[in-house]
Amino acid sequence: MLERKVRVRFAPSPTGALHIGGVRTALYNYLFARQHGGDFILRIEDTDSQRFVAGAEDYIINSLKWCGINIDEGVSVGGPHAPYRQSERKEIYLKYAQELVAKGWAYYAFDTSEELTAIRSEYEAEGKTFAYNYEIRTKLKTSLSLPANEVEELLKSCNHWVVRFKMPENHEIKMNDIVRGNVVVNSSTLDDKVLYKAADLLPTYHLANIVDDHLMEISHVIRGEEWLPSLPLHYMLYEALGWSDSQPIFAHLPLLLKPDGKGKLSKRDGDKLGFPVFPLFWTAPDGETARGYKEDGYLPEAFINMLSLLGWNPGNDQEIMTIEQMTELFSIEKCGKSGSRFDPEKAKWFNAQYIKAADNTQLAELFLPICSANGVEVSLDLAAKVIGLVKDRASLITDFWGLASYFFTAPTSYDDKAVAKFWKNDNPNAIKVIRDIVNNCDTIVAADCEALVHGYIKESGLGMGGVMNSFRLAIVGESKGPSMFDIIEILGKKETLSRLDMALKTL
RNA sequence: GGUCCGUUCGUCUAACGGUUAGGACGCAAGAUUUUCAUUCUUGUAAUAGGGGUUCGAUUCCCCUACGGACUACCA
Repeated sequence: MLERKVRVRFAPSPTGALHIGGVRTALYNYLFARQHGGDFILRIEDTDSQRFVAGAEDYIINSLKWCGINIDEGVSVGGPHAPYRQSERKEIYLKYAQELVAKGWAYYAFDTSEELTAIRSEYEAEGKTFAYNYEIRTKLKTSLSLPANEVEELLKSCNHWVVRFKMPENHEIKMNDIVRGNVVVNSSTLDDKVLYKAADLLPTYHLANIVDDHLMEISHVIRGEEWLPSLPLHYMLYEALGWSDSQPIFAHLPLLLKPDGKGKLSKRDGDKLGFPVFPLFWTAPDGETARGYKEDGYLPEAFINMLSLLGWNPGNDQEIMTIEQMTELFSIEKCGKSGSRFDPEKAKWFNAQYIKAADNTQLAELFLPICSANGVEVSLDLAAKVIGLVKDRASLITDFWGLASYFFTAPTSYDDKAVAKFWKNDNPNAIKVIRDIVNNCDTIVAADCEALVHGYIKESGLGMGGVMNSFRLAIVGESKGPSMFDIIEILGKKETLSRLDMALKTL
């Protein structure tokens, strides 16, 4: 048991974009697999034909790829247990459902959904809660209440029969979870879940999940806390199928909560919260769209780093970690038990740290498309130089344009407040002198130019702040940005003179 | 309503039953700076409440409160 090879799976259902909670679950599974030299498997749980959304599977795969979460086995890469899409495994499940019925662990039920909702509302009207369980299963149309020949008949004639698990009465189900510890539930509080439905010849999540985890030799199930209430059923299914000995070890992760504190983060939150909940931009089949971290200007490494710390931490004060370091330090035992509220501000801070540390040319590659979108074609070399000067001011890749557009296009207007504050007294005259200094240079070299200009300002007795800010105003259009001399070195003599002339003329 | 899970600064979190309850984000102040940032320094702020157990509880147990998940022929 201890020697079992680590095999974990991420098993989303393709009902839409993958939100950041799902990405975190995938990440933890991935880190755990890497750390133990195990396999990370992607299985698509598409047993609900009603909720299937076209494009969702590709979206999931692309998202994992962007995040640097590599799939060892599963949908999109294949493997020894193919297929990994449950809809393509549909013929596997029926025999297990039948086996459970034969062993007395399950039974056939013939109620229609309409009949059941009717009974439910009857119960509700009386203030009671309806549960399909040991008390009621012999009173409804099931293979437990009907004579054998009638059951045979119904199985042939009725196309909507289902197999339900026969949850035993008053049985203490003792479970163990790496995050939660020991949990005990009395089976009488549980209901008889549907395991298989004849209507579409597909199993429900519970059966498919247990069968596939068994067949795919999954060693650890790391999933969200929303599954904890069905863990007793899953334990019982392993027992009923005779697989308890090879049952995976479970870990239920706390949920990611909305920043406003109301409930768990969900796909439907889209970007209504003011920040993306999806890794990539998403376009639903109906045309609805939602923002993504990538398009909002996040670096995948920062995104993953930020997510990793929501519900886990290495136990020391280290916050900035590569995925390799996370792999080394990760442990499920150190995962918290309570839900984490996502903080968009801290996410930005992480990204700013990664931008500062990133290679200028790599950042420039991400910046070029943004320049094009703004109608400016820039060389990679120039973009990299500019980014080198402004990246300390950026939190997102998308900040670069606002921070650096003046390198590519001359200002068309000047910031009023800055004009009022600096473009007065002798400063405009000083700009004329600076213009001459620039004009006398063959090419602009930042350090040389700085020596000349600073020399002049000191000599003239004018204030450094006033002159330099007037200079900045003329070149940039407002009062912000890196060293003036670095800016004009990149701009070049001709452009610098033209901007000075323009400012002298218009201001 | 029922079942289960949880609760340390506003947020993410650390703390063999013994710490001035630590770090980070945010916020505030200061330093540096030609501007805006960056950077650095400092400050701000927490053990939900009540009972136990113990020489001693953030830590163990119980109750209450609050929060969350689940309660489908969805996953």
